[in-house]
Amino acid sequence: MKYWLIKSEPHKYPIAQLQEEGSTFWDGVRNYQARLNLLAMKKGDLCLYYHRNEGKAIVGLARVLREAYADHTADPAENWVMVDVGFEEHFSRYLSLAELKAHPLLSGMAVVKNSRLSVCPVSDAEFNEVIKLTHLQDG
DNA sequence: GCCAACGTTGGC
DNA sequence: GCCAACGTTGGC
Repeated sequence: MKYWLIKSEPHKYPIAQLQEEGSTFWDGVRNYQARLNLLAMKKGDLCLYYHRNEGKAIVGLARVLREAYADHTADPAENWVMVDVGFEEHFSRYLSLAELKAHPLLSGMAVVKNSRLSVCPVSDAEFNEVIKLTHLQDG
């Protein structure tokens, strides 16, 4: 089981929409590093869900339902791929990019270091810390 | 709206 | 195959 982080434009496909629809295909990746990450995803892997631009926070959790297959929205001559992901959780507490940057365990995350990579690997330690921080109780 | 960082392109 | 120039992206 591996962990990932997938980025979405909140005005294009927010976590709330995934929550409503239950699952979706993750298309539109046109970057070779991100493509390699998509190809490495296994069914059942968990993906942190990140809102970029106006969101800039980790907002939830998704799970890989179907491993990489041809992205039908791409030029067929180019072998771009997509995966299917299903909704798992919409965090009640978001973890902002600023918080990631300020956290000693999380400031080295690929999402922080390479803001333009839309599909990032996440280490076990990073994942566990994110889950811990997004599930802290008030008080 | 600006700009730094990154990826891609094209000339050599 | 290198690298400068350019375009795009995303955070601020």
